[in-house]
Amino acid sequence: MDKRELLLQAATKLFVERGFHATPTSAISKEAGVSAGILFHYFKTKDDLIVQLYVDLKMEFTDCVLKDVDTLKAGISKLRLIWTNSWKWGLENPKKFDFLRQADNSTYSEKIKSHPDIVKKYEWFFAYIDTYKENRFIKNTDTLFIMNVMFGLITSMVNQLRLNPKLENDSLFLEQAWEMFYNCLKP
Amino acid sequence: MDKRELLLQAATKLFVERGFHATPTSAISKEAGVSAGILFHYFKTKDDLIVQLYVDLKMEFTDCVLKDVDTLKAGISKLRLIWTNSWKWGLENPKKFDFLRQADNSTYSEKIKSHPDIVKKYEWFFAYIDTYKENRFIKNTDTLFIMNVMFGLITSMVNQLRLNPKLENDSLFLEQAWEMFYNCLKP
DNA sequence: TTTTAAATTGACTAATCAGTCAACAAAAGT
DNA sequence: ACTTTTGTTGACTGATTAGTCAATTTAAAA
Repeated sequence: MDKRELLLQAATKLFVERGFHATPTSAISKEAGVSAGILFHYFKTKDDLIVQLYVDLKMEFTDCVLKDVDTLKAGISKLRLIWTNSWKWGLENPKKFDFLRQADNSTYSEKIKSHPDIVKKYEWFFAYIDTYKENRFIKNTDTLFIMNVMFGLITSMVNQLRLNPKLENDSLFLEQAWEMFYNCLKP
Repeated sequence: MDKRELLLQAATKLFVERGFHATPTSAISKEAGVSAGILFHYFKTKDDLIVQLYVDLKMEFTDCVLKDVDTLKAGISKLRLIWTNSWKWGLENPKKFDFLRQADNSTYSEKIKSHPDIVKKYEWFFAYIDTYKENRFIKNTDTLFIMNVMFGLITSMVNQLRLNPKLENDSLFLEQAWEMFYNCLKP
């Protein structure tokens, strides 16, 4: 298997379990089952590995969030699909989701803001939100604020479903949670 | 001045600026203007310092959040005061707020969950939310979920006001933001 | 004043860590 | 077959780090 991928997987696991501060590169290569030196073949520095992993996962998440969204006609159902896609990805990829949470709230969040791929994806997402605002599906307030609020609510949703997995099939709870999400955003 | 306090202040600043992983104890004592050894007089280990700082700040925040709340009669105005107190504290104490965000999303969040003071404060807050549910001021859903959602929305609010400080005095925006907060929680 | 306890220093150490490198292996190209 | 490039190893190193400690100062108690 691709050793770069093995390293990224191992890094995700260890960073979430122990934090950036307590995860030496030696532990990462050991967990990945590769030699210590190879890490620096694929990544210039430890920081470089973290940033690449961060960008990779952010792209994976946003890609998944927008999955099948274009198959639906414009409307609130699109927003609901984005909502569902988001928390489902969080449940299916707990380690990756936790890594993103940790990185988003660390000093690394600054370091990826100017990354071309990230900038592009965000512009795309911004345009999406803007059309929603124009169509009066959501509040006409700052786009970044809206995005922030959305991700915050989705994170709470993932936390809640993790603590109580049964709720994932509890349509009453799902309706209530969606109501909270949409009531918050609607004009 | 109290050297323990100096160390905690320096630690808050550096952890936010550089992260846990890139802040050696030597840098903390240097920033605090004290000798390297004294840190280990007040704190058993570096981890102990982080946990104590984390608990201290969490207590300070929750204390401030509930400030003057008891002077108001029961009702939505109480909830609004909690909301205002929260984001105002975040604006007035940016470093502390950022530390809490970072710590809440790191491995340290697990380490303080069983701390007696924290447990007590949370029980108090939980009881508060429960009475709100009983009085039909907010949705009747899991209390922890509600708390999570509240803090998430407050974090977004602080971010937004930081990027655009003028909004703090923009009553139109404040009403809109409060509307988002309350619409999300109301039954 | 004398004695005891607590605070503070900074040089020191043992351990750890990020990153290097020479050697070797595998794959790809010619 | 032969050459070149790329991937891989693991021992090694220089720098850094958390934490110690004997010595000194400051404060408190008797």
